[in-house]
Amino acid sequence: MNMRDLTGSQSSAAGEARRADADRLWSIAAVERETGLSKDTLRVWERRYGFPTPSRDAFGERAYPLQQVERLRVLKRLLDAGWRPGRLMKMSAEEVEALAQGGPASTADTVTPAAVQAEPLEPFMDLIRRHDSAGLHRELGRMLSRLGTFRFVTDLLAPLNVAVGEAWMRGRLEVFEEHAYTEEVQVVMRQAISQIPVPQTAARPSVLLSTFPGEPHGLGLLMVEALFRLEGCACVSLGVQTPLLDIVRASQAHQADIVALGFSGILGAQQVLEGLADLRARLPSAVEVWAGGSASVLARKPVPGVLVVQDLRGIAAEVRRWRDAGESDGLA
Amino acid sequence: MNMRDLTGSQSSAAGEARRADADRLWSIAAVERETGLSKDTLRVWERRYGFPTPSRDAFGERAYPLQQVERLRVLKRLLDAGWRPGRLMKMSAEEVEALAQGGPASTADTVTPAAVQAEPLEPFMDLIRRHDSAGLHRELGRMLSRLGTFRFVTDLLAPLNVAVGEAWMRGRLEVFEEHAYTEEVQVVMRQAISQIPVPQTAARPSVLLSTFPGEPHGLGLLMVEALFRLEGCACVSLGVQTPLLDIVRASQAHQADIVALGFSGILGAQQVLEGLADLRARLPSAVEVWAGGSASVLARKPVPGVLVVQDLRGIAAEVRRWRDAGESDGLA
DNA sequence: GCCGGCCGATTGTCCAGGACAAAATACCAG
DNA sequence: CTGGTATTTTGTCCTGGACAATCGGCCGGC
Repeated sequence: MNMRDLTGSQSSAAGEARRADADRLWSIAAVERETGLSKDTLRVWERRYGFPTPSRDAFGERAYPLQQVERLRVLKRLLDAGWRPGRLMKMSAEEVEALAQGGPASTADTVTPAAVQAEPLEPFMDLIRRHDSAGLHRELGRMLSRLGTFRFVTDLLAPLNVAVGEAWMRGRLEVFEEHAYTEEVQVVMRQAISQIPVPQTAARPSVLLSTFPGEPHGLGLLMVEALFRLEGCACVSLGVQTPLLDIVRASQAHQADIVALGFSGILGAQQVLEGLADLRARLPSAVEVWAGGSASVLARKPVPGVLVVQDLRGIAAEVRRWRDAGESDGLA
Repeated sequence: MNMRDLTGSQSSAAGEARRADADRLWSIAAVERETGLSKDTLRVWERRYGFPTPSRDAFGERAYPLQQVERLRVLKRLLDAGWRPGRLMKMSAEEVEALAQGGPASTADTVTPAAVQAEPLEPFMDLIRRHDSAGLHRELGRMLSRLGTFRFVTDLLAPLNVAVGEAWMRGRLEVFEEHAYTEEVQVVMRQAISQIPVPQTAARPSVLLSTFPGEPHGLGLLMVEALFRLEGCACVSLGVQTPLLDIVRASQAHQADIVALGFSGILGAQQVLEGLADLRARLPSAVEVWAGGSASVLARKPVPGVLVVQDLRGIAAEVRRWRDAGESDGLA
């Protein structure tokens, strides 16, 4: 690339253009979008901990410098990794930086899942880190062919998703790297699903898939859809973030036997439990509600009338259970 | 379906269970998620217009009955269709209902796009309304084969998306129906993209695709990706809702020549313009920023240094322009 | 007659500072 | 150690005020 004059068609001096780059200030709404921290949280942190310390614009509104936005991004990540703000705010910038670089996951439960490392993950993590989208696509496609859809999902993608999530929490992966990874996996998963022969008309059970508002993670949904289809179920996915009332209506419109929800751990515990209870109450009891994903609340607090599917491998058995129960009996 | 006892394992009387269904109250956060109206807006409406009128729970916090949540959903839709709250709030419930059912799009510009109705859309709208996902999938696949990817995107999907959006605004389509439609189109589009032969290594220009935070509509992105690939460009998509700073980093990591953003009209005018200007300032000027989609701001207010691609058909020409310019020259 | 700029009304977002529920942690008895 | 209770931490919700951004209508010039 040649070095063109950085000056845009607006500003006259190159110096100005460079200033505009770094010195541009962020509104509180922009910081909320960029960091995922709510406006309320940003304001209360300022009051309580003395950070962040935005300047004010001509109208008295908060104006955050880039440096603080980036620090807030780091803090948000550490928060998601199990740290608490009070502790982090007392630390020096260096200590936080050290944590951000590679510290352990605080008090978080770093569960090493079973002894069986199903498939080696490092080659894939490498491709992600090297931004080799094409290579990642190729290798995922190869593994799909080699393992078959079922084992591809259960033995490769499931642990790989965990590894990617953990790498992000440890600062080993950028947000955009995780986005690119998700996109590539999605492509391969859709291909895998399209290769599964469609069942006869009116196959049962018919499954409706989605996530709650605020839950943007749709990979799990695709993986589950594949497994359902492998069992010969009829699937309709609404994609991600469907309002509760619309999930109810969709389940009527599509005459769903099962409504399957995915949870990644982004949503708060109360939000998950209340949402599931609410959905449960609004659906006829003949329609089953299944919930799965990496959200730890699901394991801790069972919701009456909602089936929690901890292990992807358990789906086949549960579908069999549903069919044995005579196609219409609710959960015990 | 047999009529099982509605009683869950929690409540003891059937009557209670039925009450729990309809009488369950919604917190302000839940209403925000369900309707898309911000907490601030909900509170200020209550203050100004006397609607909604939530009761209070034991802690003095707002508790919205289902009926008001549903009315708020209708109001939000009418708002998106171009109505203003002050006018709507003065109307009786019946008048609003009449509008919601099938009124015209207020003062909104119902642009009948050109005279050429590229492909008949009604068959597809029918399939959507009848919740025939399988049929929709089949017919879309058929049209893809018949028209080829380019015409499928430009002549069918583009107008169909507009029609679906308009049908939603007029209350002819539910949110979940639009979700199901989007999902089905996505499947077909991914299939279409996977059929385009991948160019040689290091094809130029290399294009990075995404949307801003708050912009969840990803169909346009897929359509644009297909057109870029047809032109032999190297594409990397980050999916939807990537933070600004991550778009910048991704463009470095992937050595993007062009960053392409999609806008559906959900984001506010200022958010779009400021975001584009910001991104522009943070990217080296050798990297071009392209913006497209149905957001009307793009047409009204040009952002210096950002190429607005109004028509999908214009992409090919712009790629040619880029190549002719010697692979590295910025926008004039 | 139609387009473009100005002005007043409308409307969403921002602010302050207080309160408190929910979650996490510390403490303590068995 | 284990399980339950007290205490701290932390995010969300509250009120009521202010004002920037946007919209609609008005007017004047081409």
